[in-house]
Amino acid sequence: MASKRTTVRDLRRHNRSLLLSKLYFDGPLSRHELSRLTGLSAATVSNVTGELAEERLITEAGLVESDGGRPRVLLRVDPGYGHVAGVDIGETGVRVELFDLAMRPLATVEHELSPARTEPGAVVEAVVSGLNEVLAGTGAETVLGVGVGVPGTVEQGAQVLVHAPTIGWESVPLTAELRAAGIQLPLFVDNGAKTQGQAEMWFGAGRGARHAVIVLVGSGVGAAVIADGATYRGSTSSAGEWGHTTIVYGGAPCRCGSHGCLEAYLGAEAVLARYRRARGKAVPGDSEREQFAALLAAADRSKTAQHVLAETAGYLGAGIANLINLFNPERIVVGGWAGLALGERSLPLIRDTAGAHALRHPFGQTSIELAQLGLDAVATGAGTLPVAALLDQGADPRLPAKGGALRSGAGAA
Amino acid sequence: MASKRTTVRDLRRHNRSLLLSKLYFDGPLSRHELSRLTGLSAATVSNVTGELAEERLITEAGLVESDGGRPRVLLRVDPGYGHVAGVDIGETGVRVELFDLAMRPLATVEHELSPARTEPGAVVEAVVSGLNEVLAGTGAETVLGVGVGVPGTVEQGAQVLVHAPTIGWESVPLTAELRAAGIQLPLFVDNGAKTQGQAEMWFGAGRGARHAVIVLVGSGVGAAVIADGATYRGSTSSAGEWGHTTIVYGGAPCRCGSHGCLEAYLGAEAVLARYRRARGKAVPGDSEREQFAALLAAADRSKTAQHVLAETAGYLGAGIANLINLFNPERIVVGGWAGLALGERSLPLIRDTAGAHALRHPFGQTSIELAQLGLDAVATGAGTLPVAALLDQGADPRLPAKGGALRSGAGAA
DNA sequence: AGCCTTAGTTCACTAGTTGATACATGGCGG
DNA sequence: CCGCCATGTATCAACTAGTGAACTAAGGCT
Repeated sequence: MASKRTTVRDLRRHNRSLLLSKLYFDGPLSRHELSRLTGLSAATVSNVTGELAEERLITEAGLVESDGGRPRVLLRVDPGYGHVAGVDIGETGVRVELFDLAMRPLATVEHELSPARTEPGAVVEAVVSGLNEVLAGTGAETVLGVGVGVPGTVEQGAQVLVHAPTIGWESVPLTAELRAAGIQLPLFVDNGAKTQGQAEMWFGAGRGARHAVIVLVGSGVGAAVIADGATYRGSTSSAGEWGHTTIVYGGAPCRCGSHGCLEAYLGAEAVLARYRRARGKAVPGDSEREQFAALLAAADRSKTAQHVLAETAGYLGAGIANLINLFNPERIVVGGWAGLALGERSLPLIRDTAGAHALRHPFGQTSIELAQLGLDAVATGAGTLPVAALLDQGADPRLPAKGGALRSGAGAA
Repeated sequence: MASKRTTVRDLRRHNRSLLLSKLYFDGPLSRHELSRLTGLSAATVSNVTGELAEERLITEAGLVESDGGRPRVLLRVDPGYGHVAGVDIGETGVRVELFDLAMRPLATVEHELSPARTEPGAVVEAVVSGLNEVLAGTGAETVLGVGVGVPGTVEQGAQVLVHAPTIGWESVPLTAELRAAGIQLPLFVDNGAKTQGQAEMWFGAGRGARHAVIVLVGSGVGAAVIADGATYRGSTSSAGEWGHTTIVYGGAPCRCGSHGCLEAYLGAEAVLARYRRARGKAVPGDSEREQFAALLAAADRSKTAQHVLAETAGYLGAGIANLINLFNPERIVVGGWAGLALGERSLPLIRDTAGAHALRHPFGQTSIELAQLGLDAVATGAGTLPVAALLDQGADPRLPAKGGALRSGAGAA
């Protein structure tokens, strides 16, 4: 079932996108190498790269001598072509970062949100002032777009609607509200787990994989599924809600209202509750993270802590096995603050449990790795959204996409 | 991350495919309507349909008067252009069917396999003789290709390898063996659940959906995931192994070697075992299917049977909820002989349990329906594989695919 | 200096889509 | 019954884009 007509123009766009993406991820490369890697003729490569260079999207990046012949001119995407902003709307604060095209961070601002102040108005205000602060040095003209990661599901449609129960949002038209607050840059809104997943795919443990699942364990439990190189979204962009799949039928109640969800066993809160019960007294530490750290520290000597962690690794392994059986990925990346902490300690155990629960064949095709990026990756991933639009279109997302837009991923609005 | 270079030829192929698919699924249509529906210009539609008509792929199918103007000429794919064969390799027998292009069955042959005779050699022999019988009337020249559905996972690569533990197959190079046995037609091998799912998508309860999951409950439990109109395969085509996802951590042992798999609760065998235990005595009936029918019949009067069925609907609902949370489909189709029987009786209950376990938002976007095709749909679905190749390429799969093949789905070999 | 090797560019050619225009076909009013 | 009009389909020149082959560029080697 083919989907859309194609014209000669789409052809050019596709090949521009192809060359630009190759240069972005594998650059710098010479025209000759580009020709070999993409299968395009040398003539076309010359032609298209010429066009891209004229638009200042790519620049020359030195020469490499070739054995005895004319040296190759290396080309690369110009990191200074423009900037992108990434916004991480979290449960406790808003983080705004400015990056160059190569996703090197240039400026960062964080705004705390008091627990009572997570309503859309307050958040939008925090985002806008954060953006203004971050852009103070450079000015908005150079910015290709703003990516926003939110802690909930995002319905991409004519209106971008955000549903985020943890901060009390229900069908919030975030793009519209940001526009109303004066943001005129192209906006890309996506789920935070998905943006973090994309960051890990581009720059972290997911590099090079076409099929992967990035698993995020923190207070909540989520996942980002990458299918054939692109974030899997399903029909209304709420795919990948791994945390609320049932792993113990008829089991423990979950904050989502159901029972036996993976999150009710694997989320930091649930793990600490089990530890508390097993221990018979409170766990030291004020915040969830401190308590979790205490649990990990205790594991060196306490059988109880060891048992709780092993149990948790078991649930994680079984949950991962489900992902392997259903999605048949090449790679599973374990991240999130609790997931990383757990993984650093018990990755072999997690691998074993996953192997015990998954089918032999798909399990054999999958490697299970730890995430490589820090916990700020949500903002980085959000920043990649405008870059992805640039690479997909093969052109600046600020320009009107001439011809039938073939955009995939989070749509600009 | 774009994937492949594009040339003008690809363009033509894509548009041919687009028009051919539209005509196949929504035809008969006039050129004018085609132009409107696909966005292609009238000129191109004329040009391409002319080419297709010359190749006898499409024919005229009557006129429709238009209010006051020249009547439209309706076009459609010619069902008589050629035939396709579908092969269902099951655990107990091999079924071979011949279809015309519109997938109307023309001939059917079944070969029983005695339980001891499921080794590749015997099966290949049964397939070859079945094909010969089915083709006796028409001859092989008209056949575009043979689709084969197998009860296991299919690794699509340079070699097509089949892993099917239930019939004792381990890395069987089925395509190569069929070739060695003298089959020279294009071959398409895929997992039986996936072919059945494709049949349901094309002609059954899945029609019109772009994101759906076809759930199959019989002795085993499987699923076919359709993402954006195409069967989701993952990195090595073994995605969708829903039956062996864990639904009760640490639960009942499963024949796959793991514990707590959905199949160990929802498979016919498991359901009957629960019924037997609850009842305290053997269930009447020789075969699994007869016993299952007895269970359903008993449910009108027996509390025990009712309870067992309700429990089963609960597991099914929770399993479906997991699919909804992970894949966010528009539609779930419940099929398989046990699934259909169960669904006919308890669909509302299944819907309710799914709703209780799934997140509200994705659940609200999903409808849960019963499969519409009979149990022979595996062969029908297998037969759609060559047709899909025809539609995807926009040309006869027997012809060498000129230019870089852009084939998706099960590759021909 | 001349030749070889490798990189990149130019150009004529081909494929393909499009808008404009021409042609075809039937209904309908006079 | 004839011409007009509306609608559907075909044709054609214009334009875009990718390709192979010939050509130019740039360096090393003898």
